Amino acid sequence: MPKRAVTIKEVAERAGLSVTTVSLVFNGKADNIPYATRQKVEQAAAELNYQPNYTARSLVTGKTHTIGVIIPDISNNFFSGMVRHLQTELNKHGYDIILCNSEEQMANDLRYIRWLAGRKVDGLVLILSAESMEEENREKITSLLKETEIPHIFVDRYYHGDAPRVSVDNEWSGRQVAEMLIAAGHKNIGVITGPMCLNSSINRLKGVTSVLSEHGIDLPKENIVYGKYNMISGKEGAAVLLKRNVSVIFAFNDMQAYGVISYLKENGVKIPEDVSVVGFDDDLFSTIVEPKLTTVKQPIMQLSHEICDMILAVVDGKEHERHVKLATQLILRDSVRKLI
Amino acid sequence: MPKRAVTIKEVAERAGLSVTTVSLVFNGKADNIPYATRQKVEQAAAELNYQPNYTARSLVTGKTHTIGVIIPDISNNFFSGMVRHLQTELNKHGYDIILCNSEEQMANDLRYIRWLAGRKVDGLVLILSAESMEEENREKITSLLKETEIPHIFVDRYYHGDAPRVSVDNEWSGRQVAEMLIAAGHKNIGVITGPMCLNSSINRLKGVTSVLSEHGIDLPKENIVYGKYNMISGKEGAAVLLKRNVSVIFAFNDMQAYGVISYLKENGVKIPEDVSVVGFDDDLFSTIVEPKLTTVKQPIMQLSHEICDMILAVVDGKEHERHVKLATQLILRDSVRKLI
DNA sequence: TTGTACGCGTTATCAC
DNA sequence: GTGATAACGCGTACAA
Repeated sequence: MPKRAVTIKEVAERAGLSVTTVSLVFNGKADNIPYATRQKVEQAAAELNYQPNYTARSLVTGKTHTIGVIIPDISNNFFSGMVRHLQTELNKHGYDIILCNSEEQMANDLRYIRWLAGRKVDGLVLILSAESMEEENREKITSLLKETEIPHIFVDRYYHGDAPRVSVDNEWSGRQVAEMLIAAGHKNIGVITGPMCLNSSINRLKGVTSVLSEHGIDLPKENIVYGKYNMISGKEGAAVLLKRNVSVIFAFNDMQAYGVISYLKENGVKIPEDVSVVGFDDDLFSTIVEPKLTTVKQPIMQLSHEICDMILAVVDGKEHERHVKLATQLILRDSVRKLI
Repeated sequence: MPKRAVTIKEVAERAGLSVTTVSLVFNGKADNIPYATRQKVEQAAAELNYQPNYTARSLVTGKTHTIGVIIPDISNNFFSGMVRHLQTELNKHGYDIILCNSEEQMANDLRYIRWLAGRKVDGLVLILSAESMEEENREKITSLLKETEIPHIFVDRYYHGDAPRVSVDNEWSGRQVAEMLIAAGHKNIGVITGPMCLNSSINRLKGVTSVLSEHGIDLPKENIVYGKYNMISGKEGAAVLLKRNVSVIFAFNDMQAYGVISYLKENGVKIPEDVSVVGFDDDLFSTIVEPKLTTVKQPIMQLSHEICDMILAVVDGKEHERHVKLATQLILRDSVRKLI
């Protein structure tokens, strides 16, 4: 904090008015104040270069106009893209964000929730660690959230229940991919999931299996590799699935898909001639990798927009949809071979 | 803000003590307070689930323990990696960060600096837009900074002068690349720069030209393409340099390099057989792209560490190095051909 | 239309 | 060792 900030009192003195009047002008409640007076205030403020002290203001209004954002890791492209647009949108509404990276650890989630409660943030946007999303840990998180009483919404990852949330329609997305694959003649399909405590993995898988069974196609357990959302997992999954002679590998995120591609190339497997690959996210690099990756595009801007709307509604105690589920877009590129 | 927060007053009543005593205990100034009393306080606080109100505390202490971070765009991997570690480090010291994306626009830089001044952040970490770094705009930024009196440091991009800053040794890095290239027998070298108002571009180029002239090698003006740090620029640069028959293209960041690679492949130019490529940053994808990209690794964790140290020193008014310049690391992979 | 007085939750100063 | 009391800067009834 600068040592000597200009206070509203000084502005008032300079303008030859009371603090009340000046305050009213600054808060847009100057309907009953003559134009001349208002101008005096503006001028005095400009001359002194007055900046209202938000800390003091927050203390009396009880609002900090700050949203806490807890995410696993901002260096993940999906999260950083989201945070970027969210920050810009929230700023338009006069809010700013305090960013916290949990590094996928529940201990950090808990720590940051408490921390942000002390910071008196008006609301919380939560993408908690996979660890926190495990059913056995649910109680720890929800009870803390209830205790702190901070309005909050879940994004992308959520618990079953009524809590407000914004996500993508993962089951539908899984269905889209499966249908495209079947239409292309694929029957022996391999899947690499993310952590199965995340609804993204659960529902993408559900979508895939539904469609397959609707078409009378079997998805043997051995064709499902349970992994994590990273490259290593993609490589490991590819190693397993290659032995299963699958004609296509559906990785549940693009990082995994890159791992798959690397592994296949290293082992002389041609894509898509020998094995096809599908990803999820539509990361920037998916247009650069060879072959260009067929994947599912997450509507990041729209997500950010919905998150912004919802958290503000929750903070203001307004009516709002409790569960927003957004459509994704299947992006057809060059990594899937048509067998028929 | 939760409607009814537990105040220190209630804790004091519960413990049968004065507010002063309770406050002393919470602030670690309880040297002269008997253990029994301290325990009473702790217990009362625990029972009531007391959380100190930072807003109120800030008002009287004049410190918010918050650092404002202004960057062009968090969805850029270099910035997001930096912010991630910076946030984690600062948190260890009891600070949090307010994140602002300027979207590479000076108007936003100015707006956010004012904004954060009102938020009374203790310090500012600045990676300003390229626009703000242009010499003609320098005055606008620096005068505002002086006016607000917020302690601040520049990161990666800076003005000439005394202001505290953390960056990488770009000239030295440029030299490393040029020497490696010459050792590999390259003589007709093409370069794609970033915005020439950024020291990163200026100094990388300076490093390259120095080494070349030391070796009596010419770098014709036509072999230098002035671009931006993105993929499009890489493609455009590649188109130009291809006509110059260069044996290698040194792109000043990895995104450009990806653009170069795309363009070359699209035009049937083999890498590195026909043309070699070098990047800068060591983005994650550089190990996945084909061929694997030879590039210069930015020491992101170390950068974050230095930024953390410096901003805290500046905030506390402590002695510190004014200009920290970190070494980079040349990562040799598969995109450069040895001609000799 | 404008001014007075009080409270927001804390910490800091000075008595006791 | 502990406890009143006064700030910190601002918003807002209430009074004038």
